[in-house]
Amino acid sequence: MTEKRAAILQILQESEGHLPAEEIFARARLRYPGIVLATVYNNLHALEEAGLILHIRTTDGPDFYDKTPSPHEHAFCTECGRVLDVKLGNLAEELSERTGIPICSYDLVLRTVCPHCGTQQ
Amino acid sequence: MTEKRAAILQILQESEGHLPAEEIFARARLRYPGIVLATVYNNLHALEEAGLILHIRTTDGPDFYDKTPSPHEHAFCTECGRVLDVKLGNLAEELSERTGIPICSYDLVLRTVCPHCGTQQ
DNA sequence: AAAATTTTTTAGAATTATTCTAATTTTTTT
DNA sequence: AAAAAAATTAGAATAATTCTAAAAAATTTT
Repeated sequence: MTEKRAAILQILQESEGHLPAEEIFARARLRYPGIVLATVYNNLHALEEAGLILHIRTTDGPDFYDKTPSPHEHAFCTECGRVLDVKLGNLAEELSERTGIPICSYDLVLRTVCPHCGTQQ
Repeated sequence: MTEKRAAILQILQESEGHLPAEEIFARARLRYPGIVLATVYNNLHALEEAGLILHIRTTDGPDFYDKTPSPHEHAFCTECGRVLDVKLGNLAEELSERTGIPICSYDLVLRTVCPHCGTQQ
């Protein structure tokens, strides 16, 4: 584990939990002003490969990287952009039954109004 | 409805059902060699707005446009790239119950091995 | 420890998908 | 036909990510 790779992991682990690559890059630059975005992507891929972080793809914006490596879903607050972790278990089998075709994998992008935003109404 | 907008709708309606913008562009160019990609996007947005087609976002590739305008899910074949329509109904309420937070909307990207590819094994 | 090999990092170009802008053309309304 | 609105074009701009090739750093082998 190189110094920069460890730093990128640490940035994520000390974060709220979910950051896009650009934000990780911004935070990494505070410690390594010369670091380049490609290095961030390289290391995020390596960390993902190693099972230390999760790579979350969305349908409407940049990917997020998640410090919690065990599979779970994400709900994006439509008001403030916060990302909430959500437990649903693996739905592949259930989705296979309900659709009638074999579902190998899936991505579920949830949208919510988070408690912080919802209670302010 | 302008001539080009009608042509774009027709391309989609005469297709297998789901096409990415680039493919619609390619087919539109056969009839209108000077047409430009921005015109295709403009018209797809207008047709979507009018409720005549569906705009499908994915987590790992270009968006698709769907000739069937009533909401449904899509399963992408990991072998051949085909897109299958899938009926699941609106899961928002069920997902709200199961997650414990209000789910306003969601995108579900399913991956399958379609019958054509699966039976060849 | 020196040499060789592998991995990482950098810089910047390339790619992909989409949107935006501003000028022009076409269509519709008056 | 004139005026107003909408659509189209060309091309630049943007956003996110990947790729490439060279340089630097780290690791392994001798």
